[in-house]
Amino acid sequence: MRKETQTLIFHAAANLFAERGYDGVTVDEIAAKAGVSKGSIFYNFGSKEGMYESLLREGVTTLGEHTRQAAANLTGEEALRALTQTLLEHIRDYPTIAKVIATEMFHLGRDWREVMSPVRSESLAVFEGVISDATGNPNCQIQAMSTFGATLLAGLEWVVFEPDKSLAEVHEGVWSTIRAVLQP
Amino acid sequence: MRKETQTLIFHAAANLFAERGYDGVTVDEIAAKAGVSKGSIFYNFGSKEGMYESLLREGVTTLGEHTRQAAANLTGEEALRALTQTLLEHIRDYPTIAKVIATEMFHLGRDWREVMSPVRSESLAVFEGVISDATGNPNCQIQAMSTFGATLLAGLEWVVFEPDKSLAEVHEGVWSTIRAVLQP
Amino acid sequence: MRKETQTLIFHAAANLFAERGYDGVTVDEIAAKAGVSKGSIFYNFGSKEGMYESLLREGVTTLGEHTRQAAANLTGEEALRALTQTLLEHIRDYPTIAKVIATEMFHLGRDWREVMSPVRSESLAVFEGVISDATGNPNCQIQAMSTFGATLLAGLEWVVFEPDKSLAEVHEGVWSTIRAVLQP
Amino acid sequence: MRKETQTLIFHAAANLFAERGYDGVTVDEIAAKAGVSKGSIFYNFGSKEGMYESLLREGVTTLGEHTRQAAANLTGEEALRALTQTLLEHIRDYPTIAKVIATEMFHLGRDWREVMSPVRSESLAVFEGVISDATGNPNCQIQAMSTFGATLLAGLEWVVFEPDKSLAEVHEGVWSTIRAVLQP
DNA sequence: AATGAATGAGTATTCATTCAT
DNA sequence: CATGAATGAATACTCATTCAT
Repeated sequence: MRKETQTLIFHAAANLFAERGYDGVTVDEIAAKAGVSKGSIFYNFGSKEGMYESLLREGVTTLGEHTRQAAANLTGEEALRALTQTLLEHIRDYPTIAKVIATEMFHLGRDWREVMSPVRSESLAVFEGVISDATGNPNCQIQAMSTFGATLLAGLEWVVFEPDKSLAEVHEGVWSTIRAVLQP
Repeated sequence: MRKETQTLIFHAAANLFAERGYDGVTVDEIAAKAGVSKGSIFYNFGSKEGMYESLLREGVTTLGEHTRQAAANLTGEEALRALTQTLLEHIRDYPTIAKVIATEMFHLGRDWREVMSPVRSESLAVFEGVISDATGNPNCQIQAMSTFGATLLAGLEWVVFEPDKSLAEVHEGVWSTIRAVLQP
Repeated sequence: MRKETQTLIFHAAANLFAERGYDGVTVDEIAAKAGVSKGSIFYNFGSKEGMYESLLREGVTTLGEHTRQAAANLTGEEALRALTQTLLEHIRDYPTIAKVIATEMFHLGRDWREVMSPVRSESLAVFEGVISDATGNPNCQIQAMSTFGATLLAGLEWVVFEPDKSLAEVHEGVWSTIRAVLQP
Repeated sequence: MRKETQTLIFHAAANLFAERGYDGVTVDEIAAKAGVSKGSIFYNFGSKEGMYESLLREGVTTLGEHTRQAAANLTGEEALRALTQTLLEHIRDYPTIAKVIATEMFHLGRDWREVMSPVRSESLAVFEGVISDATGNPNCQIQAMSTFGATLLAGLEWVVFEPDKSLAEVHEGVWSTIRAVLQP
């Protein structure tokens, strides 16, 4: 029954954290929403931080896999379009995690650095790869981060303030902004 | 002596908040770092939230003024370059506030929406104005946010992880990414 | 397999309790050290207190039997020497239980009075018997407790802080301290 | 007002700890009995353990001072009688601390070793000094501990189970037990 | 006989806020 | 203006105990 309980807790926690952030949520609330006892949360995750970390790690891993798969076997414009589109899809499908990642990206709040660094290194590496490949410029961290930032903030703007826009519309807007990045 | 005390508190608080976020900092710590009594903080700012709000508001206002001034009397590429350059300068000069703003932008944690919305509406409005002016497209919120996001995250990456790069270098990177946004 | 499990638990528990006291040990720890499940402890002993009580009772009973046997058929100096020597041997062989008994003797912590009183009444009775017999003084509880205390603390000092000393040495030290107790 | 509050807490805590031991007492109870808020306890002592440690330290220090003063300028039988009498008086006047010391002496329960070691080294040193002086035997730790143990346990037996006996009576009992320790 | 996931009452601790001085 | 001792509501975490398997 362990697995079911963990899933129950996971979902409840993810939603609450996305709504109100780490410190805005109490363990009691999570327990109540998950329909389990408070003790069960500690039995299964050890601590509130442990649970949040699980959540982050899961989100980060999934994001990494998605983007890596998206760019696989593609190059140039095709690759970058796939990348940004996937990132936007991810933000739409897991807005919870996306917001949390945006918040923790420059490690404010508590110290999840250890968990977050894969996002920067891995996620950015994919962007960097595609860009340096197309431009012949191996030194393009700034461009990679710019591209990532353009997509991330546009995506969040979309899901938070303009959820009625379509993915295509948003992607078009992002793309028209950053398309020049590939030109040498 | 009112003014001096407030300044003392302001600086201490800004640094601590930038490092560890709102909930990661206690009023005792701020008092200790500022070298004033705890009571003094409440005497001067009313509450912890009040103080944070002051901080945010100040940061947001200053940022708005800088960017508005930067773009004044300019159009097209010149205007956008001035905008992004100014934003990067601002991040360099007030990294503290910049980090806090980035964190609160999509209002995780507590709800500073009321204080933050000016950043979005005002700051974005400037970008939107320049872009829609150049492209003739009045519907360019996504582009505005993308441009803003590209500059913001690149700027933070710069001050946090690659502080040795020069402003020119960073701006060049950002610009090469987003320059197409102005083409119709 | 009932008996083996109980023995496993018994040993693990005794060592842990001796090290860290009743409240310093969790049932999980005992289970882990014994290599059995937590449920098994409750299946076999009913409760944590029940287990501790078993432990105490066993220790107290064994000690009582040893000392009673040691003094049987002896009188005067011979009897008292046998008594103190046996007590020291007991402390050496069961330091665990000895420490626990010393701790609970004046019942701090929880209330094991009911379990502990036999130690006082029985153990002391043997000392009292020997002393009153030799001195003709029927009112010698204080002497009995002094003799007991002298031996007990010397024994603990021995096993805890000076384990290299020999039994003979220690006994000689104790005896030279208390030998006058038998003189009328 | 700091001092008064601390005194209030100190007294309440000492009594409760003596009655029910460290783990048997909650901070809420102490606060209630002292008539202060729970927060005040943490403001003044930092933690429950911190408070207990203060208590122990104070008790240990006082005991050390008393015994050292008692034996000052005396030698032989006079010195030892003064020592044991003072120890008994101390147990009578501060039964609380005496019980706690007896319990912690061989460091069961939590780890107050650091606080307790002075009792062993200092208190025992006084006994050792007097005994080795009288007997010419420099190697008399066992005798010192025996003497101390005889007095301590007799004293506790007295205050806990036979409080009607007089100090003189008890001291006579102890002395008749251990007087031989000074004979070479 | 044995297990271990789940429970919930109980507990220490934190911290923004107040207020008498 | 400024202080810091005092507060108490809020919160994370512990752990003996139960029970379905």
